[in-house]
Amino acid sequence: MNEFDSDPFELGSPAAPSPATGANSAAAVPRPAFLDGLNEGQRAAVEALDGPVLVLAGAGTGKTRVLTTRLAYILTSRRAFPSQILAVTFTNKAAREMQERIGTLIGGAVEGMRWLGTFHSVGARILRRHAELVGLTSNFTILDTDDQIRLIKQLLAAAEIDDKRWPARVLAGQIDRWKNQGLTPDNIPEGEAFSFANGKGREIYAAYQARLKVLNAVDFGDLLLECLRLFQNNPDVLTYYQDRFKYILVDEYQDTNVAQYLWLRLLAQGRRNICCVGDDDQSIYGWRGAEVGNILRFEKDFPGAAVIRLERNYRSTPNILAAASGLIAANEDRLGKTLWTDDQDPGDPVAISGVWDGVEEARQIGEQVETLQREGHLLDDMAILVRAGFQTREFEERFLTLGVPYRVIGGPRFYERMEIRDAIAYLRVIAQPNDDLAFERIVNKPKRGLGDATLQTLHRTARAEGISLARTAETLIDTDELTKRARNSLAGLMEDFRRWRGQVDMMDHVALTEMVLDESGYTEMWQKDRSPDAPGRLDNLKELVMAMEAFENLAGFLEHISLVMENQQSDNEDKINIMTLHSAKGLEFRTVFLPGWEEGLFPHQRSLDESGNAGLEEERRLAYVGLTRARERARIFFAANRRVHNLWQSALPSRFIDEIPPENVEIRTEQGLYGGGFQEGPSSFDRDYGTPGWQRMQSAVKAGRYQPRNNRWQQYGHGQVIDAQADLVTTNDPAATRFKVGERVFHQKFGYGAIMAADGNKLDVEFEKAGRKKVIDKFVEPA
DNA sequence: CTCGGCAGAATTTTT
DNA sequence: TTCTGCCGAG
Repeated sequence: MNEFDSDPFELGSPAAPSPATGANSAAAVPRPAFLDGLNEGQRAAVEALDGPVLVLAGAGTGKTRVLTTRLAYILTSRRAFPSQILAVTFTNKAAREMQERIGTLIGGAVEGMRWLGTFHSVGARILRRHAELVGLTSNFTILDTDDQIRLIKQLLAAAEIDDKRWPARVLAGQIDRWKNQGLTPDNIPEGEAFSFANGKGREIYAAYQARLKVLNAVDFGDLLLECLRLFQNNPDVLTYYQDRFKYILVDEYQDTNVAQYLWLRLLAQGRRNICCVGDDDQSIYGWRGAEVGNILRFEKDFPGAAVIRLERNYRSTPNILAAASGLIAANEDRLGKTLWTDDQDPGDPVAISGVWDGVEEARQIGEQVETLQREGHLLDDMAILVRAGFQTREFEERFLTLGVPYRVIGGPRFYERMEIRDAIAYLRVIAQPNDDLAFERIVNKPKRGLGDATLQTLHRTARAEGISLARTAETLIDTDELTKRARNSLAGLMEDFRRWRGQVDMMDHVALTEMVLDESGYTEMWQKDRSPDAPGRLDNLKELVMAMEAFENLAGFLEHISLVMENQQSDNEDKINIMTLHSAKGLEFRTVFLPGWEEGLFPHQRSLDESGNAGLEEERRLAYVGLTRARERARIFFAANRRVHNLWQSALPSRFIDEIPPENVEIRTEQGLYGGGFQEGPSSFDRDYGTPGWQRMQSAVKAGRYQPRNNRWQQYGHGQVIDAQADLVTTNDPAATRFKVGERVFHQKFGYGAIMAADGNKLDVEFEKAGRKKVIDKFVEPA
């Protein structure tokens, strides 16, 4: 068989227990203590070791505990070596956590769990071992989004496609989606193939794949897709892994995409000991290709599968649980679970506050945070969960002025910062001279007089010769193709790289990196830079160097950064957490603030536009995830007005607010806010914004004719539907005068014109001189 | 080749 | 409002 079969680390460390050879020897092992304290469902999920198992685990029902306990149980009952268990998660954090918790259960770290990781890291691991079989070598590079886009941009240019009309990032996204669905260029559905650049999408995709092979590189999607191809074309390899993985465990199964699903199904067909844990109500990554369908068809793919429901919630108060359950019940497309709790104290109702604008929202939340803090709560126990990244700003500003320490989780990632990527590009070129994308990135950083012209020549020659840019550079140094200046500069750079490469085995990679950053002039470039963010960038570079110390060598470090694009900020200070709802999945807090529950923002307009009802349901699941993060207190806010990119938008309260059962809710909006006479509110506010959303809800609640679900626009309508929609419309200022179609207006830049159409604050104006333009009403005045 | 100015776009979620 | 990317001038 192949060489991979005789891998020395195949069968775990010598200290590992020998696996049981027969069913009876498992019984001989004493029942481990960690099985005590599990409830009935949990125990069933842990002990059902033979055959396929699907665990439907609601929020807060001990999902992770089941998964880790099951894994620990497999190990201590000696059914498998650590190296014979495949355990996949979506995030590195989840993988790490599982690793740690197993260690705690078993007592001491587990050696040899090398198949515990994210789908992507496991895929990469497999792919590296068999790289030649898919046309790569084992030191292939893993490209990130930025590299992908730049590569695609080049291909678009080569194909003479206008990347203004057909942006590279769009195609990159499309290719990603194709890969998530397990689609190679030759089996893209006809319709989709033509959706980009009049049918060139498929061609570019194919060219992109070809280019990746030349670069000896893969992108994220390939880590799974190429793995699939490997398995399909090499039955012996597949059989090997099917045989090896005695047990397969999958976390967050509801988030798997088609490619991951196929991958799992292939691997599980051998031993059929696959256990998937998930919650269809927490499926929030549909936009990224996740297929809730995977969870629904599990029983079909694995006939005789045990399906275990975990419905007992250990996290939230009855009020919060009821609120969340009531909300999610509005979704039609779900397996359906009923969470329950033994807790006798109903806890605080979910507080709902309406505020004037985003600033006020931040002010109130800040106040409540301080109050809780005075009552003895830790900031660490509180979180603000927002729908979209830009919402964090308002809170950061507020906490900054209040002097309340906060941390933003998620946000721009360390390894995605420009200076870090540049530094890494240097290292990549050292590790792999043929890494064209990295080479291109740093060839003129710092400025070396190697600009566009030089690069074009390099590219042209490289393509003609079929070799990499770096090798082309070496040849061109000895010709007259380039200007003397460029030639000298390039020669110097290549010489530098040669020297650095010679040091790889001689010196430690941390010192090497410092040397490279220094000798290349990269550090100096930032030192000379006068822009305000330059010092921060230098700090980041230092941090990078420090981070490298945790790795054995350069290759190990490079692998890490391509697969672990997360921020792991470790600080022990007591801080309030600010993050998006997506990144809050899996976490819990005593108190959760949920701002921005407004139509358009949450549910997000784009979700509705792009995915219709499915999009709405996913947004609702997101709301459900948000609520169920709270242990003791959940507080929802919505603002009547919000400034987004310097435009004022007004909005209705989110429909999700209406969907929470009124008996679990407490309305906290001050009297008068919507009644009239709000000090800053323009007069139109009362008339236009006072009525539909808020009062509809309030009166509905009061009158007891509360009916969540289904199209309430009509239900409470009485012709208000139109009013309500007018409210959704954006205005740059709530007080702004609205224009009428046909009205003559004047614009500073375009001159006089007539309004042809009006859509909220957006006007379609036929200007006498400038022609027809779309303008914001703020910029025109009545003529 | 570099720099500066200008126009236009962008704002969801991420392995 | 801020960032990016393009274009033209030096």
